Amino acid sequence: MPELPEVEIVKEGLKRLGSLGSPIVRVHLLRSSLRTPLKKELKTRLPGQSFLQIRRRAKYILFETENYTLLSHLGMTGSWRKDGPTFEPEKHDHVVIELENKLKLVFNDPRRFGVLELFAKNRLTTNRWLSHLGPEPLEEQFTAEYLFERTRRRKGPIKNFIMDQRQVVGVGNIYASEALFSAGVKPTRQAGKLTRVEAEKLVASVQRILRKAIAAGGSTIRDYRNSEGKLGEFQAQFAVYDRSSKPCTVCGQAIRSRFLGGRNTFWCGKCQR
DNA sequence: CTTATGGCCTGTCAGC
DNA sequence: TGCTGACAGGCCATAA
Repeated sequence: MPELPEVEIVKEGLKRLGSLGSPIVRVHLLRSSLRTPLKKELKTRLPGQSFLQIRRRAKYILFETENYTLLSHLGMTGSWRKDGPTFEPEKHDHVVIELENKLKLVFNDPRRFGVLELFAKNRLTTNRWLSHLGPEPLEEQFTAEYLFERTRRRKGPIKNFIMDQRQVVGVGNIYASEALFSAGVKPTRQAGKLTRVEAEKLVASVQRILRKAIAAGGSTIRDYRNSEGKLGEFQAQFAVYDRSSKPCTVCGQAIRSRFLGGRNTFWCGKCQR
């Protein structure tokens, strides 16, 4: 589910809910593991700390306290919501963080592909989740020059390349198809055969699509909600994703689809070369 | 080095 | 109605 726009929205929502500055009173672990074990240190080390800042890196949410960083990944179906004093666990609630201001932050994740791990601050960037990540697509390091150079001699499809978090972070299956359509580049094209002009278009398209998706509150295909329970609205603007056989919004030709990198991929055979 | 595949899980939906 | 199989937005480890 959540790609960069959705994670960005969730992160901003968590801040608005009033998660910052109030001491953590208690942490409840309602099961022993998600994608990785939910370690007891979450219960023992977090109480007494406060969330000083909540940041996003790639598709990870980083809750920063005085001494630790709590790393959260939503996997495919993870969500954070706010609950209050009358909290009763719902199905697939796995972790509850109680704050002194009575706010309860609840992590729910039906498929349990999510991650919740605690790191000492000075050890944050050396862990297996963050150490190999490429640049943020909406920051200055992600340039046409960067994309052009990194793709040279790459034989795999460009779609797989832009979804590879070591090359650039935050782009998942939906936004890869949408950005490639916007750039006029076929997802199957060999990454190494991208021209400089196409690299420029693709960088601009990735950025434009991600910004528009953030502005629309993200995309909801099935599960995604922001931390206030609201659905995203960018799915109404999809040009190709999940529109197999439907007319291209630009030329009218039927949108095509096939599996690439193990995932369904959508494009227009006429608008994309 | 790059590229492809398997596995983690539950829920939903189409087809019978 | 109930069953079965396919599929769902991610990411790591491992194999080729």
